[in-house]
Amino acid sequence: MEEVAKVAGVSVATVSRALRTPEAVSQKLRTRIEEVAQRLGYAPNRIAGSLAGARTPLIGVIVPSLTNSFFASTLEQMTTLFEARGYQLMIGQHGYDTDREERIVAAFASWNPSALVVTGRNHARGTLNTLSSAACPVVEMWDYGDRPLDSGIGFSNHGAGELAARFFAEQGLTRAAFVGAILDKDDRARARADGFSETFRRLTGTEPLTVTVSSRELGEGGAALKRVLAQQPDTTAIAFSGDMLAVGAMFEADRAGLSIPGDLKILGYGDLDIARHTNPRLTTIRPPHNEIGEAVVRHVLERLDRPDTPGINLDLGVKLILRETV
Amino acid sequence: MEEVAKVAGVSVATVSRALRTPEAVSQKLRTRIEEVAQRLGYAPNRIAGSLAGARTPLIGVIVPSLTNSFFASTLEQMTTLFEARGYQLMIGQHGYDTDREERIVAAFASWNPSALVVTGRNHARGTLNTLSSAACPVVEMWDYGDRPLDSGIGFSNHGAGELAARFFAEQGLTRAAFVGAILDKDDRARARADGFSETFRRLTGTEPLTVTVSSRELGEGGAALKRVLAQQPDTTAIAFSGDMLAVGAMFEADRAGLSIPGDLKILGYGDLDIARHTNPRLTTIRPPHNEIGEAVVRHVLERLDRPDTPGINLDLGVKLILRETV
DNA sequence: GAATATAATGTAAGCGCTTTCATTTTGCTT
DNA sequence: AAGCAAAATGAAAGCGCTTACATTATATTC
Repeated sequence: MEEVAKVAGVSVATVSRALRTPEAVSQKLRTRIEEVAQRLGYAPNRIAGSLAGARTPLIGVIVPSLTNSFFASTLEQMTTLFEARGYQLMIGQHGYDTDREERIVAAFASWNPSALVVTGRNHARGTLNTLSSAACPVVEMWDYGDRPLDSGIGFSNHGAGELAARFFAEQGLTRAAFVGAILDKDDRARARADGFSETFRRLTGTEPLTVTVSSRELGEGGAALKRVLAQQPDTTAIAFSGDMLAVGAMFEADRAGLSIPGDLKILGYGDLDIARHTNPRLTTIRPPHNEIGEAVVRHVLERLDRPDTPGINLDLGVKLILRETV
Repeated sequence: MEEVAKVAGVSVATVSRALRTPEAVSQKLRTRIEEVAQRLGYAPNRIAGSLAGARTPLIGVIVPSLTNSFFASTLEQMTTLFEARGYQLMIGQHGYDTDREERIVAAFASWNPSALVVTGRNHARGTLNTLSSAACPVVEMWDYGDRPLDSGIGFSNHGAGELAARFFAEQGLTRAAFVGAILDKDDRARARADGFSETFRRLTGTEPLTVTVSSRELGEGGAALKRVLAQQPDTTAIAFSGDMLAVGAMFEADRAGLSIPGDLKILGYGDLDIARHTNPRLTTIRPPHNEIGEAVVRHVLERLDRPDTPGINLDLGVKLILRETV
């Protein structure tokens, strides 16, 4: 920057202004400086800029997994939206490990970002500390509950489970099962499972079978179907905590000669693209993943533009997408 | 840090050393300083640290898309591996837009990261400039070719296309088609398409049909199948540039009453989890996605540990996974 | 115990910007 | 043309650390 200033015959302060706040510099100098910077291939050092300016154009976002397509799409959307406003996403991934989350949050906070976005409401002590003493907006996404740390934008997973159970109950289905993946680690899947069981029991007076599998992938869905049928042969409906599991079960049902929805009804969760294309098409519960990304960006931007904006707590709800498997 | 120093009764330099290079400080002071820092909840400011130290623990990685499961899994793997060594990934996503890539690369470079990892070999002029003047290792991943900018780790997509064509030709299949998504933007898919067409023509003397669809999603696979059959009704084999397209086509074939592989042979690309579970199971070409992530991390770490390590250019190759659709 | 080597600590100079405040220039008014 | 407000520019003080170098304490040798 010093060099640009020298060549352009101005002070570094003016160069900084010309680049940072062009409207504060005369037209003539602005163009001259820009031209020189261009010619010299000057690239500002953002680290120095951030140290001096006490703010970075960074937004830390922490998700459990990058390969989970919900988070991936939320992330992709947020990246694009924030980028348009000059912010850059700093993405972290902890694999459902709260200790790892704690370390990542601490690391992110030390870059003092413009905002911090984390997934879920359940965090380690240290994470809570770091987050609540962070000098920036903090939003907890993908979950709804009372009293967010600062802002919360998501939906009730427990509610999604209830919806599934109520739907089954209304159809007069009494022999049901819930299949969930890594319920011990994924709090959201756990909440859906609990919501389902509690509601189904309350509404039908019968206890649903719950089976847990070790991953969200297709193969486990097929395996789960076998286990459900082994443990409760007269099962007529299964709710899955993920569409991929449901699709895996459909493939398995196909192999086993079971007809869907005739012999067995299947309800997914996620409304992945594939749900619209299976034979028959998969009935599923749709979480508001696009809405979450948008709402997070909108809220963070608002907070950044007008720092006195208060935090919010949003429940974006889920939708039942009726197709052909129930 | 000043406060920690005051409370511990030492200079800030000592505090810095105690935290950064503990072995350079006496046992007694080290524990005292650590204890004070802990008690005061001191969190170092990484921005200041990086400015002073002239290097950041950041590794910039730029991919076309976060929702593409190959990149997502490479990214997830790299995150974990680098994290273990104290590096943090800075992830960028440009949606196959070279101008956007250029901006992101410039933005990333201005944080002067420890390394920069980009996807592919085809970049805008400005990207090339920034990358070649970057003061850190640069690796181009997911593609193979001669003369990488610095290091290259990937495989030949053209070769993957050739493999598919050769496989079809060996089976005596002469009426074939290639279905690719966004061939105008995705250079890797384009290379596979070209590799397929050239090789198929050379080997069988007949021109394969090529159809382009607008996304990598299932629905487009089904649509593509209809188009192929409309344009070339006697088609006996189709190679897809992605497994999801192939699965979409299988669903459509099912609806149309076509038997696979009897009436039509289908070859995917990607070896996604789903390929192992369809009925029949999908024959596909497997890119070395895990190997890429590992190799990139290993190489970058090596370069960082021993700065005189030269760049490399690795072709990790693809594998044909024989299953039941061809 | 003096002399010397070695380890531990402190001092202070930046790292490359941004921003406040002071100064100069410009554009209007009368 | 003088006078003033407003706009444009420059000087300089940091931002919170790291690290080269100087200094002091400690260990080792004879």
